[in-house]
Amino acid sequence: MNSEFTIAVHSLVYLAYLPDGMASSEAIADNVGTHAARVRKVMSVLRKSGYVATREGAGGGYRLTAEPNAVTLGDIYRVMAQGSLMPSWCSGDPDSDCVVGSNMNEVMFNIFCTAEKQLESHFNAITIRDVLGQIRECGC
Amino acid sequence: MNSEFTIAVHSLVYLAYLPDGMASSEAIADNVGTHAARVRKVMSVLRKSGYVATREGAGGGYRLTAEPNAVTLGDIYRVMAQGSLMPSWCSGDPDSDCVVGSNMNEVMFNIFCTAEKQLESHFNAITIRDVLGQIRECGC
DNA sequence: TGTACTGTAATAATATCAGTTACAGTTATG
DNA sequence: CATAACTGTAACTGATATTATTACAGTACA
Repeated sequence: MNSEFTIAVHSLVYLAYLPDGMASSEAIADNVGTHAARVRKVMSVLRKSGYVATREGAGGGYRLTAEPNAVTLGDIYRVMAQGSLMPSWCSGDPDSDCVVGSNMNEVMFNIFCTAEKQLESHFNAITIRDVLGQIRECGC
Repeated sequence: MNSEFTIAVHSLVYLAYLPDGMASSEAIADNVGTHAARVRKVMSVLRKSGYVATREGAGGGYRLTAEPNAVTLGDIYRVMAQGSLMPSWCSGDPDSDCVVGSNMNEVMFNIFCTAEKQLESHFNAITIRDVLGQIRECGC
């Protein structure tokens, strides 16, 4: 899995943490530990999915529009990283004479698909608010 | 996730499928669709974990020693790909002044750890025999 | 002794990922 | 209106991960 999912979650939690729910890409990037351009790319997806609003120009930036307890990591996973569980490489060859070689591809595909669904439902149970709560717990 | 897990599962299923449970790295590689050297590397791990026996020299190769219905994909996952769910890159910086920036790392780590445990328990429920069964089902 | 294997490391080719730069477009503000 | 502070997006670079390939030492059978 690439880390856009992590960046997205971190950004949303950070916005939820700020009293006014607003920050520029540079402020977010600083908190996340990456570059502003990368944050903007991730936030662009979150905007299209309706979780944040953006304002260009001076004094602009990103604002959380969704309720922190209504957005789950599952929602974020689906828009940022769906399908990342399955390796890009697949074994077997549908044209193989052998039953194993010719069908393994499909069988493994199904196994990874159900595994991914499980993963999603695990993420579905965690909201942005939950994450923020965990942050505050360990930040004694 | 890299595909050594897939190669390992495919190889074991292939051995379980063969009447005598034996094949050379080249025969397996041909069925899997990769190179013999890569198969040997994967099988080396499986041998050290006790799932196959190997015999060097002429007429040698790999033989399945475990019961196909006693080995789960979870077993294979643990030896081949454990920890592959978590992205290598992590956000945040423990030295950050901000509670979010300094603790996100740990919180996300925990989230990925429990997600991985879920994934494992999903794989625990699937045996090599199950996979072979699914292969035979779709191989009408 | 020669042939057919495994074991393992090294190297090369390719793909993916993250960092960086660049610049056009947008908006607040003096 | 001009400037500064932003976003949006693409292009490029460097780093890292992944897969393919080659090579060769070691082992066992015939």
